[in-house]
Amino acid sequence: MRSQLVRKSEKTYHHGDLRDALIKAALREAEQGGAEAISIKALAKQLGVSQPAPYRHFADRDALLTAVTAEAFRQLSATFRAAMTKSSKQSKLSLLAQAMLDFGLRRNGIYRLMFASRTVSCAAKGSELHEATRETFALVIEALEVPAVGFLRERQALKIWAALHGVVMLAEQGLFTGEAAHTTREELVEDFVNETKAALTTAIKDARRRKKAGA
Amino acid sequence: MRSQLVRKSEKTYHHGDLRDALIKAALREAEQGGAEAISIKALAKQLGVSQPAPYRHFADRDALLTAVTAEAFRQLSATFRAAMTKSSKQSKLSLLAQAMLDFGLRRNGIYRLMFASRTVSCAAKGSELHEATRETFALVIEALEVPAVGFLRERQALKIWAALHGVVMLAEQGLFTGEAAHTTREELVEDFVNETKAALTTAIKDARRRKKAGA
DNA sequence: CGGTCGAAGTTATATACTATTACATTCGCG
DNA sequence: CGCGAATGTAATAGTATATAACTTCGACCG
Repeated sequence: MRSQLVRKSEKTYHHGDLRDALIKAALREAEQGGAEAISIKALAKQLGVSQPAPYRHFADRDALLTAVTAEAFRQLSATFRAAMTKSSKQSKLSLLAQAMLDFGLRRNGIYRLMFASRTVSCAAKGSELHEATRETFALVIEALEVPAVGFLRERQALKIWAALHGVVMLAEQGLFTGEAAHTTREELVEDFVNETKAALTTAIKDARRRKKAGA
Repeated sequence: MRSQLVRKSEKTYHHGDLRDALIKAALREAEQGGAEAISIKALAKQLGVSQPAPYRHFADRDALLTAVTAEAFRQLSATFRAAMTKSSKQSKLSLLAQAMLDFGLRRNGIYRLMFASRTVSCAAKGSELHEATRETFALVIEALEVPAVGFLRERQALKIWAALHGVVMLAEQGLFTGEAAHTTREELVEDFVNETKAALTTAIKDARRRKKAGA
Protein backbone atom coordinates (compact mmCIF):
# COMPACT_ATOMS: atom_id res chain seq x y z
CA MET A 1 0.00 0.00 0.00
CA ARG A 2 2.63 2.45 0.98
CA SER A 3 5.01 1.56 -1.79
CA GLN A 4 2.27 2.15 -4.33
CA LEU A 5 2.21 5.77 -3.50
CA VAL A 6 5.90 6.03 -3.16
CA ARG A 7 7.56 3.82 -5.72
CA LYS A 8 6.85 3.59 -9.38
CA SER A 9 6.15 -0.11 -9.42
CA GLU A 10 5.11 -2.51 -6.74
CA LYS A 11 8.24 -4.17 -5.52
CA THR A 12 11.27 -3.20 -7.53
CA TYR A 13 14.66 -3.54 -6.00
CA HIS A 14 15.63 -0.24 -7.52
CA HIS A 15 13.52 2.75 -6.69
CA GLY A 16 14.02 4.24 -10.11
CA ASP A 17 13.96 7.88 -9.17
CA LEU A 18 15.24 8.09 -5.66
CA ARG A 19 17.33 11.22 -6.04
CA ASP A 20 14.42 13.27 -7.25
CA ALA A 21 12.01 11.72 -4.79
CA LEU A 22 14.35 12.59 -1.94
CA ILE A 23 14.50 16.23 -2.95
CA LYS A 24 10.75 16.51 -3.27
CA ALA A 25 10.10 14.73 0.02
CA ALA A 26 12.72 16.83 1.78
CA LEU A 27 11.07 19.99 0.49
CA ARG A 28 7.77 18.78 1.90
CA GLU A 29 9.38 18.19 5.29
CA ALA A 30 11.15 21.54 5.29
CA GLU A 31 7.88 23.30 4.54
CA GLN A 32 7.04 23.26 8.22
CA GLY A 33 10.17 22.81 10.27
CA GLY A 34 12.89 24.22 8.08
CA ALA A 35 16.21 22.55 7.48
CA GLU A 36 16.21 20.82 10.84
CA ALA A 37 13.12 18.88 9.86
CA ILE A 38 15.02 17.12 7.09
CA SER A 39 16.25 13.74 8.25
CA ILE A 40 17.88 11.29 5.89
CA LYS A 41 16.61 8.40 7.91
CA ALA A 42 13.02 9.60 8.02
CA LEU A 43 13.02 10.33 4.30
CA ALA A 44 14.35 6.88 3.50
CA LYS A 45 11.62 5.27 5.56
CA GLN A 46 9.00 7.48 3.98
CA LEU A 47 10.11 6.50 0.50
CA GLY A 48 10.30 2.83 1.35
CA VAL A 49 14.02 2.35 0.95
CA SER A 50 16.66 1.40 3.46
CA GLN A 51 18.22 4.08 5.58
CA PRO A 52 21.62 4.31 3.84
CA ALA A 53 20.15 4.27 0.34
CA PRO A 54 20.10 8.07 0.03
CA TYR A 55 23.87 8.12 0.41
CA ARG A 56 24.11 6.62 -3.07
CA HIS A 57 22.80 9.96 -4.37
CA PHE A 58 24.11 12.48 -1.89
CA ALA A 59 27.51 12.44 -0.24
CA ASP A 60 26.04 13.65 3.04
CA ARG A 61 23.14 15.53 4.53
CA ASP A 62 24.60 18.85 3.46
CA ALA A 63 24.67 17.79 -0.16
CA LEU A 64 20.98 16.97 0.03
CA LEU A 65 20.23 20.31 1.68
CA THR A 66 22.12 22.07 -1.09
CA ALA A 67 20.12 20.31 -3.78
CA VAL A 68 16.88 21.07 -1.95
CA THR A 69 17.86 24.73 -1.66
CA ALA A 70 18.58 24.93 -5.37
CA GLU A 71 15.17 23.45 -6.15
CA ALA A 72 13.56 25.94 -3.79
CA PHE A 73 15.21 28.84 -5.59
CA ARG A 74 13.97 27.51 -8.89
CA GLN A 75 10.47 27.41 -7.44
CA LEU A 76 10.85 30.99 -6.23
CA SER A 77 11.96 32.02 -9.71
CA ALA A 78 8.90 30.31 -11.17
CA THR A 79 6.71 32.13 -8.67
CA PHE A 80 8.26 35.44 -9.66
CA ARG A 81 7.75 34.75 -13.33
CA ALA A 82 4.14 33.77 -12.77
CA ALA A 83 3.49 36.91 -10.71
CA MET A 84 5.11 39.22 -13.24
CA THR A 85 3.37 37.88 -16.31
CA LYS A 86 -0.08 38.08 -14.80
CA SER A 87 -1.67 41.14 -16.30
CA SER A 88 -2.33 43.75 -13.69
CA LYS A 89 -2.40 47.46 -13.16
CA GLN A 90 0.49 47.08 -10.78
CA SER A 91 4.09 47.30 -11.84
CA LYS A 92 6.22 44.21 -12.29
CA LEU A 93 8.30 45.25 -9.32
CA SER A 94 5.28 45.53 -7.11
CA LEU A 95 4.05 42.14 -8.18
CA LEU A 96 7.42 40.56 -7.59
CA ALA A 97 7.66 42.15 -4.19
CA GLN A 98 4.27 40.84 -3.14
CA ALA A 99 5.16 37.40 -4.47
CA MET A 100 8.36 37.44 -2.44
CA LEU A 101 6.58 38.36 0.76
CA ASP A 102 3.91 35.78 0.13
CA PHE A 103 6.44 33.03 -0.59
CA GLY A 104 8.48 33.91 2.48
CA LEU A 105 5.50 33.76 4.79
CA ARG A 106 3.49 30.91 3.32
CA ARG A 107 6.46 28.63 2.86
CA ASN A 108 8.47 29.96 5.72
CA GLY A 109 10.35 26.79 6.56
CA ILE A 110 11.64 26.56 3.04
CA TYR A 111 12.41 30.23 2.92
CA ARG A 112 14.54 29.94 6.02
CA LEU A 113 16.32 26.97 4.51
CA MET A 114 17.09 28.98 1.38
CA PHE A 115 18.67 31.82 3.25
CA ALA A 116 20.49 29.78 5.84
CA SER A 117 23.48 31.24 4.08
CA ARG A 118 25.98 28.61 5.12
CA THR A 119 24.63 26.59 2.27
CA VAL A 120 24.30 29.41 -0.21
CA SER A 121 27.59 31.11 0.48
CA CYS A 122 29.46 27.85 0.05
CA ALA A 123 28.03 27.33 -3.42
CA ALA A 124 30.77 27.12 -6.02
CA LYS A 125 30.64 29.35 -9.04
CA GLY A 126 29.21 26.91 -11.56
CA SER A 127 27.16 24.84 -9.16
CA GLU A 128 23.48 24.10 -9.51
CA LEU A 129 22.67 26.24 -6.50
CA HIS A 130 24.75 29.17 -7.69
CA GLU A 131 22.97 29.16 -11.03
CA ALA A 132 19.58 28.95 -9.35
CA THR A 133 20.24 31.99 -7.15
CA ARG A 134 21.69 33.93 -10.09
CA GLU A 135 18.52 33.34 -12.05
CA THR A 136 16.32 34.49 -9.20
CA PHE A 137 18.32 37.68 -8.88
CA ALA A 138 18.15 38.20 -12.64
CA LEU A 139 14.36 38.26 -12.31
CA VAL A 140 14.63 41.00 -9.71
CA ILE A 141 16.65 43.04 -12.16
CA GLU A 142 14.10 42.33 -14.87
CA ALA A 143 11.31 43.53 -12.59
CA LEU A 144 12.88 46.97 -12.45
CA GLU A 145 11.82 47.42 -16.07
CA VAL A 146 14.57 49.81 -16.99
CA PRO A 147 16.95 49.59 -19.91
CA ALA A 148 20.62 49.04 -19.21
CA VAL A 149 21.83 51.97 -17.15
CA GLY A 150 25.21 50.67 -16.14
CA PHE A 151 25.66 49.11 -12.76
CA LEU A 152 22.99 51.33 -11.24
CA ARG A 153 20.39 48.81 -12.16
CA GLU A 154 22.19 46.03 -10.30
CA ARG A 155 22.52 48.32 -7.34
CA GLN A 156 18.83 49.09 -7.15
CA ALA A 157 18.07 45.41 -7.55
CA LEU A 158 20.36 44.62 -4.64
CA LYS A 159 18.69 47.27 -2.54
CA ILE A 160 15.15 46.10 -3.09
CA TRP A 161 16.24 42.49 -2.72
CA ALA A 162 17.86 43.22 0.63
CA ALA A 163 14.88 45.25 1.80
CA LEU A 164 12.37 42.59 0.83
CA HIS A 165 14.42 39.91 2.50
CA GLY A 166 14.62 42.00 5.63
CA VAL A 167 10.87 42.50 5.75
CA VAL A 168 10.21 38.79 5.33
CA MET A 169 12.63 37.89 8.10
CA LEU A 170 11.17 40.40 10.51
CA ALA A 171 7.66 39.35 9.62
CA GLU A 172 8.53 35.76 10.40
CA GLN A 173 9.77 36.83 13.78
CA GLY A 174 6.48 38.45 14.53
CA LEU A 175 7.96 41.91 14.72
CA PHE A 176 4.79 43.26 13.21
CA THR A 177 2.62 41.98 15.99
CA GLY A 178 4.26 43.84 18.84
CA GLU A 179 4.82 47.54 19.18
CA ALA A 180 4.42 48.16 15.47
CA ALA A 181 1.27 46.25 14.71
CA HIS A 182 -0.23 49.26 12.98
CA THR A 183 2.38 49.04 10.24
CA THR A 184 1.63 46.13 8.00
CA ARG A 185 4.23 44.19 6.12
CA GLU A 186 2.47 45.05 2.89
CA GLU A 187 2.77 48.75 3.59
CA LEU A 188 6.46 48.42 4.26
CA VAL A 189 7.03 46.44 1.10
CA GLU A 190 5.12 48.99 -0.95
CA ASP A 191 7.21 51.74 0.61
CA PHE A 192 10.40 50.08 -0.49
CA VAL A 193 9.02 49.45 -3.94
CA ASN A 194 8.07 53.09 -4.37
CA GLU A 195 11.41 54.32 -3.15
CA THR A 196 13.13 52.06 -5.63
CA LYS A 197 10.98 53.39 -8.46
CA ALA A 198 11.67 56.95 -7.44
CA ALA A 199 15.40 56.35 -7.26
CA LEU A 200 15.35 54.74 -10.67
CA THR A 201 13.47 57.51 -12.44
CA THR A 202 15.65 60.26 -11.02
CA ALA A 203 18.74 58.25 -11.92
CA ILE A 204 17.53 57.84 -15.48
CA LYS A 205 16.77 61.54 -15.76
CA ASP A 206 20.24 62.29 -14.48
CA ALA A 207 21.78 59.99 -17.02
CA ARG A 208 19.85 61.66 -19.87
CA ARG A 209 20.85 65.09 -18.69
CA ARG A 210 24.49 64.10 -18.55
CA LYS A 211 24.24 62.58 -21.99
CA LYS A 212 22.75 65.78 -23.41
CA ALA A 213 25.38 67.92 -21.74
CA GLY A 214 28.11 65.71 -23.11
CA ALA A 215 26.70 65.77 -26.67
CA MET B 1 45.58 22.09 33.85
CA ARG B 2 42.40 22.30 31.86
CA SER B 3 40.14 22.70 34.81
CA GLN B 4 42.22 25.65 35.99
CA LEU B 5 41.14 27.60 32.99
CA VAL B 6 37.67 26.34 33.14
CA ARG B 7 36.60 25.99 36.71
CA LYS B 8 36.96 28.47 39.47
CA SER B 9 38.88 26.21 41.83
CA GLU B 10 40.92 23.10 41.26
CA LYS B 11 38.68 20.20 41.89
CA THR B 12 35.31 21.23 43.21
CA TYR B 13 32.38 18.95 42.80
CA HIS B 14 30.25 21.89 41.91
CA HIS B 15 31.33 24.01 39.02
CA GLY B 16 30.00 27.12 40.68
CA ASP B 17 28.94 28.99 37.60
CA LEU B 18 28.01 26.42 35.04
CA ARG B 19 24.97 28.15 33.61
CA ASP B 20 26.90 31.25 32.74
CA ALA B 21 29.93 29.32 31.56
CA LEU B 22 27.74 27.30 29.22
CA ILE B 23 26.28 30.39 27.63
CA LYS B 24 29.68 31.98 27.14
CA ALA B 25 31.23 28.81 25.75
CA ALA B 26 28.26 28.25 23.47
CA LEU B 27 28.62 31.79 22.15
CA ARG B 28 32.26 31.06 21.39
CA GLU B 29 31.32 27.94 19.48
CA ALA B 30 28.55 29.66 17.56
CA GLU B 31 30.95 32.40 16.53
CA GLN B 32 32.16 30.21 13.70
CA GLY B 33 29.62 27.55 12.91
CA GLY B 34 26.33 29.10 14.00
CA ALA B 35 23.73 27.30 16.03
CA GLU B 36 24.66 23.91 14.63
CA ALA B 37 28.08 24.19 16.19
CA ILE B 38 26.58 24.22 19.67
CA SER B 39 26.67 20.74 21.19
CA ILE B 40 25.70 20.10 24.78
CA LYS B 41 28.06 17.18 24.94
CA ALA B 42 31.04 19.08 23.58
CA LEU B 43 30.41 22.04 25.86
CA ALA B 44 30.24 19.79 28.91
CA LYS B 45 33.53 18.18 28.02
CA GLN B 46 35.09 21.57 27.36
CA LEU B 47 34.01 22.84 30.75
CA GLY B 48 35.14 19.72 32.55
CA VAL B 49 31.75 18.51 33.73
CA SER B 50 29.85 15.39 32.91
CA GLN B 51 27.71 15.31 29.81
CA PRO B 52 24.27 15.55 31.46
CA ALA B 53 25.29 18.33 33.83
CA PRO B 54 24.05 21.11 31.55
CA TYR B 55 20.54 19.71 31.81
CA ARG B 56 20.44 20.95 35.39
CA HIS B 57 20.43 24.47 33.98
CA PHE B 58 18.62 24.11 30.68
CA ALA B 59 15.64 21.90 29.99
CA ASP B 60 16.97 21.03 26.55
CA ARG B 61 19.22 22.25 23.78
CA ASP B 62 16.63 24.74 22.61
CA ALA B 63 16.52 26.39 26.01
CA LEU B 64 20.28 26.87 25.88
CA LEU B 65 20.05 28.32 22.38
CA THR B 66 17.39 30.72 23.56
CA ALA B 67 19.55 31.93 26.42
CA VAL B 68 22.53 32.28 24.10
CA THR B 69 20.43 34.26 21.65
CA ALA B 70 19.27 36.60 24.41
CA GLU B 71 22.86 37.19 25.46
CA ALA B 72 23.81 37.87 21.84
CA PHE B 73 21.08 40.50 21.56
CA ARG B 74 22.32 42.15 24.73
CA GLN B 75 25.79 42.27 23.20
CA LEU B 76 24.37 43.79 20.04
CA SER B 77 22.59 46.40 22.14
CA ALA B 78 25.86 47.18 23.92
CA THR B 79 27.61 47.52 20.56
CA PHE B 80 24.92 49.92 19.36
CA ARG B 81 25.20 52.01 22.50
CA ALA B 82 28.98 52.16 22.21
CA ALA B 83 28.78 53.17 18.58
CA MET B 84 26.19 55.87 19.17
CA THR B 85 27.88 57.52 22.12
CA LYS B 86 31.24 57.79 20.38
CA SER B 87 31.53 61.39 19.32
CA SER B 88 31.59 61.68 15.58
CA LYS B 89 30.47 63.89 12.77
CA GLN B 90 28.19 61.14 11.63
CA SER B 91 24.62 60.82 12.76
CA LYS B 92 23.59 58.31 15.38
CA LEU B 93 21.66 56.39 12.78
CA SER B 94 24.64 56.12 10.52
CA LEU B 95 26.81 54.91 13.38
CA LEU B 96 24.25 52.35 14.42
CA ALA B 97 23.89 51.13 10.86
CA GLN B 98 27.62 50.65 10.49
CA ALA B 99 27.78 48.87 13.82
CA MET B 100 25.01 46.53 12.70
CA LEU B 101 26.77 45.66 9.48
CA ASP B 102 30.04 45.17 11.27
CA PHE B 103 28.49 42.93 13.92
CA GLY B 104 26.66 40.88 11.34
CA LEU B 105 29.77 40.23 9.30
CA ARG B 106 32.41 39.85 11.98
CA ARG B 107 30.32 37.63 14.17
CA ASN B 108 28.32 36.04 11.45
CA GLY B 109 27.73 32.69 13.12
CA ILE B 110 26.19 34.42 16.09
CA TYR B 111 24.23 36.77 13.92
CA ARG B 112 22.69 33.84 12.08
CA LEU B 113 21.84 32.23 15.39
CA MET B 114 20.10 35.41 16.52
CA PHE B 115 17.86 35.60 13.51
CA ALA B 116 17.14 31.91 13.16
CA SER B 117 13.61 33.10 13.90
CA ARG B 118 12.25 29.84 15.17
CA THR B 119 13.90 30.77 18.44
CA VAL B 120 13.01 34.43 18.39
CA SER B 121 9.44 34.08 17.24
CA CYS B 122 8.69 31.55 19.96
CA ALA B 123 9.85 33.91 22.68
CA ALA B 124 7.05 34.59 25.15
CA LYS B 125 6.09 38.12 25.98
CA GLY B 126 7.94 38.56 29.23
CA SER B 127 10.84 36.26 28.49
CA GLU B 128 14.49 37.16 28.72
CA LEU B 129 14.87 36.91 24.95
CA HIS B 130 11.82 39.00 24.25
CA GLU B 131 13.10 41.76 26.50
CA ALA B 132 16.54 41.63 24.89
CA THR B 133 15.15 42.04 21.38
CA ARG B 134 12.82 44.80 22.52
CA GLU B 135 15.75 46.71 23.92
CA THR B 136 17.74 46.36 20.73
CA PHE B 137 14.83 47.67 18.71
CA ALA B 138 14.40 50.53 21.15
CA LEU B 139 17.95 51.60 20.35
CA VAL B 140 17.11 51.68 16.66
CA ILE B 141 14.24 54.02 17.45
CA GLU B 142 16.54 56.13 19.58
CA ALA B 143 19.03 56.37 16.74
CA LEU B 144 16.44 58.13 14.60
CA GLU B 145 16.85 61.14 16.89
CA VAL B 146 13.37 62.44 16.41
CA PRO B 147 10.86 63.41 19.03
CA ALA B 148 7.69 61.40 19.33
CA VAL B 149 5.79 61.67 16.08
CA GLY B 150 3.21 59.01 16.60
CA PHE B 151 3.72 55.60 15.14
CA LEU B 152 5.65 57.01 12.21
CA ARG B 153 8.83 56.71 14.19
CA GLU B 154 8.28 52.99 14.82
CA ARG B 155 7.56 52.53 11.18
CA GLN B 156 10.78 54.15 10.05
CA ALA B 157 12.66 52.14 12.62
CA LEU B 158 11.14 48.96 11.28
CA LYS B 159 12.08 49.95 7.76
CA ILE B 160 15.71 50.68 8.46
CA TRP B 161 15.92 47.61 10.67
CA ALA B 162 14.58 45.39 7.91
CA ALA B 163 16.84 46.99 5.31
CA LEU B 164 19.94 46.62 7.45
CA HIS B 165 19.11 43.04 8.21
CA GLY B 166 18.64 42.35 4.53
CA VAL B 167 22.00 43.84 3.64
CA VAL B 168 23.77 41.80 6.28
CA MET B 169 22.16 38.59 5.10
CA LEU B 170 22.99 39.22 1.48
CA ALA B 171 26.52 40.23 2.37
CA GLU B 172 26.99 36.97 4.23
CA GLN B 173 25.91 35.12 1.15
CA GLY B 174 28.57 36.81 -0.89
CA LEU B 175 26.06 38.57 -3.10
CA PHE B 176 28.41 41.53 -3.24
CA THR B 177 31.23 39.56 -4.76
CA GLY B 178 29.46 38.47 -7.91
CA GLU B 179 27.75 40.64 -10.48
CA ALA B 180 27.45 43.58 -8.15
CA ALA B 181 30.94 43.79 -6.74
CA HIS B 182 31.14 47.50 -7.56
CA THR B 183 28.41 48.23 -5.06
CA THR B 184 29.78 47.93 -1.57
CA ARG B 185 27.72 46.96 1.39
CA GLU B 186 28.67 50.22 3.05
CA GLU B 187 27.28 52.22 0.14
CA LEU B 188 24.02 50.34 0.33
CA VAL B 189 23.73 50.85 4.06
CA GLU B 190 24.42 54.54 3.70
CA ASP B 191 21.76 54.74 1.00
CA PHE B 192 19.18 53.25 3.31
CA VAL B 193 20.25 55.55 6.13
CA ASN B 194 19.88 58.62 3.95
CA GLU B 195 16.48 57.55 2.69
CA THR B 196 15.32 57.08 6.23
CA LYS B 197 16.55 60.53 7.22
CA ALA B 198 14.86 62.08 4.24
CA ALA B 199 11.59 60.33 4.97
CA LEU B 200 11.76 61.47 8.57
CA THR B 201 12.39 65.14 7.85
CA THR B 202 9.59 65.37 5.31
CA ALA B 203 7.28 63.58 7.70
CA ILE B 204 8.12 66.01 10.45
CA LYS B 205 7.55 68.98 8.17
CA ASP B 206 4.21 67.55 7.19
CA ALA B 207 3.24 67.11 10.79
CA ARG B 208 4.13 70.75 11.59
CA ARG B 209 2.21 71.99 8.61
CA ARG B 210 -0.84 70.05 9.63
CA LYS B 211 -0.53 71.34 13.15
CA LYS B 212 -0.36 74.93 11.94
CA ALA B 213 -3.34 74.47 9.68
CA GLY B 214 -5.30 72.92 12.49
CA ALA B 215 -4.47 75.76 14.92
C1' DC C 1 22.69 -15.09 -25.69
C1' DG C 2 25.40 -15.13 -21.79
C1' DG C 3 28.77 -13.02 -18.93
C1' DT C 4 30.39 -9.23 -16.48
C1' DC C 5 30.66 -4.64 -14.69
C1' DG C 6 28.84 -0.75 -12.53
C1' DA C 7 24.88 1.62 -10.50
C1' DA C 8 21.73 1.34 -6.88
C1' DG C 9 20.04 -0.98 -2.90
C1' DT C 10 20.57 -3.94 1.61
C1' DT C 11 22.14 -5.42 6.22
C1' DA C 12 25.20 -4.63 9.92
C1' DT C 13 27.75 -1.56 12.49
C1' DA C 14 30.56 2.48 14.34
C1' DT C 15 30.08 6.99 16.14
C1' DA C 16 27.97 11.15 17.97
C1' DC C 17 24.41 13.67 20.22
C1' DT C 18 20.14 14.41 23.06
C1' DA C 19 17.78 13.28 26.92
C1' DT C 20 16.19 10.58 31.13
C1' DT C 21 16.71 7.98 35.41
C1' DA C 22 18.69 6.84 39.60
C1' DC C 23 22.25 7.89 42.62
C1' DA C 24 26.05 10.95 44.95
C1' DT C 25 27.85 15.23 46.77
C1' DT C 26 27.79 19.74 48.41
C1' DC C 27 25.85 24.16 49.94
C1' DG C 28 23.17 26.85 52.77
C1' DC C 29 19.80 27.67 56.10
C1' DG C 30 17.05 26.84 60.23
C1' DC D 1 24.42 19.97 63.08
C1' DG D 2 21.51 18.09 60.10
C1' DC D 3 18.40 18.13 56.42
C1' DG D 4 16.64 19.42 52.02
C1' DA D 5 17.36 21.60 47.68
C1' DA D 6 20.62 22.38 44.19
C1' DT D 7 24.01 20.54 41.44
C1' DG D 8 26.83 16.98 39.65
C1' DT D 9 27.78 11.82 38.08
C1' DA D 10 27.18 7.19 36.08
C1' DA D 11 24.48 4.33 33.34
C1' DT D 12 21.53 3.92 29.67
C1' DA D 13 17.89 4.46 26.02
C1' DG D 14 16.86 6.41 21.69
C1' DT D 15 17.80 8.68 17.32
C1' DA D 16 20.63 10.43 13.69
C1' DT D 17 24.67 10.44 10.41
C1' DA D 18 27.72 7.87 8.01
C1' DT D 19 30.66 3.82 6.38
C1' DA D 20 31.71 -1.05 5.06
C1' DA D 21 30.78 -5.23 3.00
C1' DC D 22 27.61 -7.73 0.54
C1' DT D 23 23.47 -8.27 -3.01
C1' DT D 24 20.61 -7.34 -6.90
C1' DC D 25 19.60 -5.66 -11.26
C1' DG D 26 20.08 -3.79 -15.76
C1' DA D 27 22.79 -2.58 -19.69
C1' DC D 28 26.21 -3.32 -22.79
C1' DC D 29 29.61 -6.09 -25.43
C1' DG D 30 31.69 -10.00 -27.48
